[in-house]
Amino acid sequence: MNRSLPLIEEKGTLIQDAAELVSSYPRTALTVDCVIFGFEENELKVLLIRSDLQAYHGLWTLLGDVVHSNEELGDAAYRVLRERTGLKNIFLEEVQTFSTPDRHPGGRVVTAAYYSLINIRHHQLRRLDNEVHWHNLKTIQQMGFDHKMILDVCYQRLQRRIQEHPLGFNLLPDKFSLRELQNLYEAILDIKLDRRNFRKKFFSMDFLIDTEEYEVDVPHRPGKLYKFNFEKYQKNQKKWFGIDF
Amino acid sequence: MNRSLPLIEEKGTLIQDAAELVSSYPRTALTVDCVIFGFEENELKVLLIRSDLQAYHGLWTLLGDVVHSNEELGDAAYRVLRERTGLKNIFLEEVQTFSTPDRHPGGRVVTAAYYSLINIRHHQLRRLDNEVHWHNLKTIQQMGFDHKMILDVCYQRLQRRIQEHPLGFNLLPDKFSLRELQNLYEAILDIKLDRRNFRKKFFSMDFLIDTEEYEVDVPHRPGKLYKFNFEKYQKNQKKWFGIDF
DNA sequence: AATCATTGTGTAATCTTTACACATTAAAAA
DNA sequence: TTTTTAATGTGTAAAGATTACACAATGATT
Repeated sequence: MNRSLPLIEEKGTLIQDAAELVSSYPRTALTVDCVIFGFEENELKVLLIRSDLQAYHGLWTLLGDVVHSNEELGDAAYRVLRERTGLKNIFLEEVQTFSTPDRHPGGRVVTAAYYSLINIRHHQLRRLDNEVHWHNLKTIQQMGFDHKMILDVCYQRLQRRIQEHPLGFNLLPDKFSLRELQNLYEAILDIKLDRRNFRKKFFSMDFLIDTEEYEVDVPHRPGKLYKFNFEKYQKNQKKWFGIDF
Repeated sequence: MNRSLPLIEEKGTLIQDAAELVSSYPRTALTVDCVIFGFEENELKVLLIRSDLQAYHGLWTLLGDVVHSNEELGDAAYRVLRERTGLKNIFLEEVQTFSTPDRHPGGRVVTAAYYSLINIRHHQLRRLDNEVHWHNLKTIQQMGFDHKMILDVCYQRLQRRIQEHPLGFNLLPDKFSLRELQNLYEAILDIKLDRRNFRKKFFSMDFLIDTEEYEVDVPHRPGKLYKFNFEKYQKNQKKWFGIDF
């Protein structure tokens, strides 16, 4: 960061003291908001909380918090996730900032949006959180603040990412059938996929571990259950998916 | 944004006044930093300024500024670009935030990183900016603050983006030969490309306008000059590159 | 025992990507 | 003026990836 133009005035009074410089900067309220995705009953779901602001009475909003003065934004987002879902080590990606000056009725609040993918069955709502619920993504209309826009942008990011990286496994139970996997991809991408080609593709990636177990309590021929080979994925991700990640 | 857990204490004193709520948030110094890429002499270059902080005396840093209280982060980044290069309507993309608590020696400063692609010939350095220079990306070693990391992350983003979107044209003059275009891609991706396949690919995309003109002052057979069909790209980008952008 | 719903499987056609060589052109040198 | 040089401009065959598509096998239900 360097100060704005014009520089010439600064030349005479070159600020030697970094602390003095920083203390002269305008200060902004800074938050993170998390789009927490889950998958259940063949529907992509999002965890939302009822707004605690009168201005948005009754509207649902993303889970978020102010950023503490000694933590990174990503850590703040992890903290929100941990506090709200009890889960650790979950997939989390920063998407972008939202900073229109009037986006919060109480004044200037800049937020950084993250999305995460969790296994909805591992998540236990805390008793205190009776204002927190899962919502079917497709039925969400209006939200508080600019959160519908944040949700839309994060969902688009997920749609793009999942076509290049096998992120979907984060949303599934430990063991899953290929039909469940396909249902997940069809729900996220909102398209129909060819069953045979879908299976061929995932088998050829070689990330699936055959558990030798089968579905139970299904009213038809049960499918085989697989696990996702996270270790192999982490080792091979460069080979499969390019430079970073 | 909703307040952090535990919620139960808040229940009793439910904050009705959004302004009062926001005024209770911690406040952070917020900046933007721009990785401004240019292309000249077959090298990918970055516009840098000498740090004005004693702590980083002599080190080069990205161009940035504090975010004003009434502007969006993207607008702040555009403002930096406009002030530093005199250019408008240039490609700019937010990459991610950088917020380690000690990244600035003067105290907590959170920054959002952007990268932009400009035609280096259109850019006129202002007379006052004698501390601003273009640097060959490959030779940049050390930088002030965490700017080397920001630069690396933005460069990786560019490398990925340019494989899916024809962003490279933003770096080239209005009229260019296919050899220049290929040199640009080879410089950005840091790989060698097959000349025939490269040409085939770009012709098949159908974004090139044949100007019927040829290079001059080259010590060999001159190549044809083309323009990029920005309008056609903007109309067809969904068809070619998927959902958003 | 018959029916139902879903699983599991292979191949041919199309499209995309890659590898690769030689004639043409204008400038520069002889 | 001729020769040399250094690049441009062009096509095809092979390999790989993607798509379209149908039927037998299985276990649960009736």
